[in-house]
Amino acid sequence: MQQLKPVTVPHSPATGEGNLLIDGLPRKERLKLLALCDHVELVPGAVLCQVDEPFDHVYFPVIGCISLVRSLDGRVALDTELIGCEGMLGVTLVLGVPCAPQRGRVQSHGRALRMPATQLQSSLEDCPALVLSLKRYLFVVMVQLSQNAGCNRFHDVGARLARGLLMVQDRARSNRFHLTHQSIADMLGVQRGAITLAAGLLQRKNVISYSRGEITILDRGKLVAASCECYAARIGTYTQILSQPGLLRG
Amino acid sequence: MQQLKPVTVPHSPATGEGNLLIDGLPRKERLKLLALCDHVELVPGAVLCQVDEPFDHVYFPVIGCISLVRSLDGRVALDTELIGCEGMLGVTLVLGVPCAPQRGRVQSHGRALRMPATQLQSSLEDCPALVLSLKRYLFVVMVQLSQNAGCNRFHDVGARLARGLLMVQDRARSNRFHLTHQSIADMLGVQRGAITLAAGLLQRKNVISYSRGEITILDRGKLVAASCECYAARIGTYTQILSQPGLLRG
DNA sequence: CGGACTCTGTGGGCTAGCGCACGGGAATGG
DNA sequence: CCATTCCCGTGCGCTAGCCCACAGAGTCCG
Repeated sequence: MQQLKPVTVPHSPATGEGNLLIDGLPRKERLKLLALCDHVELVPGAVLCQVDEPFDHVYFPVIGCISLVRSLDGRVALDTELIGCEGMLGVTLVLGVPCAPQRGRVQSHGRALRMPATQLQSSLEDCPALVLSLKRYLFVVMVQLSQNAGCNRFHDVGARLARGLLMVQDRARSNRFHLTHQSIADMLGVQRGAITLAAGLLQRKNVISYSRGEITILDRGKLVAASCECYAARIGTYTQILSQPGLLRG
Repeated sequence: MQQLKPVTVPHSPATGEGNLLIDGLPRKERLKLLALCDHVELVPGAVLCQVDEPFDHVYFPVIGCISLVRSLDGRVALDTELIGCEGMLGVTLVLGVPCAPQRGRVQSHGRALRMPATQLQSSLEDCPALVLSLKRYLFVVMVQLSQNAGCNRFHDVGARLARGLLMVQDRARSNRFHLTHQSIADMLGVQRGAITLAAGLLQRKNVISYSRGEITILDRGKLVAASCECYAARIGTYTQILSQPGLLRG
């Protein structure tokens, strides 16, 4: 588990903190939680939780993203979920299990609100709106885990690359971010060479451009067209579950 | 959604009903829930819930199993989770979302306790032990979803076939069960021909035998040896989370 | 007893992606 | 300024598994 540098951030009460789970809470609960948080910088490669070990902190990303990594046979690995400003690392604490189901690793540089896990656990007892939000988010995560499983099985590298780039872009909140071919390959569970090939194709079509890990999305529309249905499906799931309280029951 | 025939079953208070989630409850809650259940036969192919549609019933399998199926592009499909006597179909109701995250389809013949979804929802409010169990089980499901994703990505058909057979055998509670090459192929998301090949190999080694869908496990030890680490990992997750209350907090 | 259907065996062409290895250019740091 | 490290391009042999098609054998039913 890595130490992350605290950062100071200008408070902006009008636009919110930048994490949707936090910003969606009623004012009273939100302020209570924020008092327990500090801001930290997300440094790519930093490991924030280890599988089967208790969380020491939970993280609400604002910019950038964290991957949940499943490793097999001690060697190969695969990202099963990408956590950004729409979610959090440590949501499974709402299930009462203190241990992390997977390794959590910072994928793309940014910033997050951090809270000690014990504080979150006690907050769950007197923040009903928080519990409600986390449960909804957990449902979304479950849907996406299985969506991801299918995508990894059936869709080719090109389409999955496009989907991955879109997902990182959304969470970076910028059309420019840092991500090497190797880290994308680890995300998708493929060879680095396969990414070089597929990314080169996108570059030649002027969809993206990159140099030494600095990726710029030039034409988001084309990227969506190149991606598999899974990207659109993910967006659909978010909007359906997280923004229609009528569908849900506490 | 299919109509399943009710069946009558000799009540056996000593050994329990046969579903671990139910049997693990304190007597009072258990009896209360059982009063809301009836027994139904699980008929292979029956669809018990549709993605994005509300559950009408939840199912606690006793014998046999139910698959959670993720279909993509309207054509191909993949099983992401296998539900047997260790779990239930509809556990996501504990998250307050009434809709099913995936299609639920009976995979192997058997029997289940069935309860109307609305009854479960109201039971959650005054059965704390039930909520605790379901949350733990949900955690296990999440771990396995990601384990499965990795397995489908990296392990070859032979190993996954062996894992799948072991999982079905455990839930069938018998070393003999019905499962055609085609349905195994759908489970693993591969071609039928690939299963015929891999299963033929196992048959020639006297690990299994089968004829027209009737599969018999001859040598469970060899089957475990042929399977990938994922089978052992699954068992490990179950025992770790579901049988060590000390690890957990409500 | 014959027809329809289901399940399994087989085979052959084909392609995506693996595994590995090498080289070159860009940054970084002493 | 040089050495090292990181990142990207490329190439090539290889294999697993896809896709499609057909045939035989068991089963069920009229």
